Amino acid sequence: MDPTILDRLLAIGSLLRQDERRALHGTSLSEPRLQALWVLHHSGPISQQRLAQALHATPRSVSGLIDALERSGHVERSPHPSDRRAVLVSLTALAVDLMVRMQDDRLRLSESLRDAVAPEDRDAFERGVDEVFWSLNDRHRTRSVQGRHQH
Amino acid sequence: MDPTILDRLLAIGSLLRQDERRALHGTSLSEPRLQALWVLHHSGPISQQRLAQALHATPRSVSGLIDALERSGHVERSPHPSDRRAVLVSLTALAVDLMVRMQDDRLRLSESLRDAVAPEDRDAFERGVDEVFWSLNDRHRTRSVQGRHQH
DNA sequence: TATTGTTATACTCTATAACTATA
DNA sequence: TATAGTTATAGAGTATAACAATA
Repeated sequence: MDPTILDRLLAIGSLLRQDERRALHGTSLSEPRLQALWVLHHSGPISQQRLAQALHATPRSVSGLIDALERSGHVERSPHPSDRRAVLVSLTALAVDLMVRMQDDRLRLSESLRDAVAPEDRDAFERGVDEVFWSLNDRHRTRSVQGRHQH
Repeated sequence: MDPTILDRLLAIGSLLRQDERRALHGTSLSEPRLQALWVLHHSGPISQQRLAQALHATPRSVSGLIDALERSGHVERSPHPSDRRAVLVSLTALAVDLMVRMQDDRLRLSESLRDAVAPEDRDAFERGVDEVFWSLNDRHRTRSVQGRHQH
């Protein structure tokens, strides 16, 4: 049976995740930890609470991730300047270097994906990807709303 | 900053995984367990060894998955007819029903993804998705070969 | 000797609930 | 009262290594 668009998109998603993991070859960081560093790289120092929201994770999970990343020398905890309950998490120089390299790798990967598409198809391809993204986003928004009503 | 093609494709991959999980609303099966059932649905009864290869997992992990799926009534273990070391894993009627529903859901989802793309862009979009898939596949094949050489 | 699947052990991620120290 | 982050506890998935049964 021919693979459907769904099969292809699922396969692409999984290949991309592998690609991202392998790009940072010097590190043995897991995907959740890399994702946490990635968020911090773009947000600047934030509290664990806000990090948990950004990662769609529980505060407990974030505690574990930050514990591990602190031990490996990728993040530092410091007291929040105005709220003594909270903790500010920030990247170390080691992690910043890593994230800069990751950003470069992502840009190169993104360009190579675009190059893989025949020039005459590129615009239609990008529009299609965008439309599929938004249609999926709508599905999930609708579902969340329904879910809330059922409560 | 505008999202790149890479950002979009990664987001789509993650939304699709959520969608697939939620489609089987009657079940509380995790993604690895669903994936194991999905493979068995398409392969027919196979040994744990072959299942491990198909899932790119270790035999130990498969033991755990099959233990859990046996307890929940989704698979059965039976002796292999010609190799007394091996175990044949097969789906129960319950799991077959579930996989048939999953197949229907996937087909519907795939059609709705195609419908989300403007009609004049659909062919170019499908070609683009295919080309991106194969370019990523090539990257990984090349990398595996390099990896083997480095050994 | 090699292979199949197990037990033993350990690490990571996740979640809920109870707790503390602040706000 | 509510919030931030912790400890306590549990479950799922993964991996390596050693082992028994069988090929």
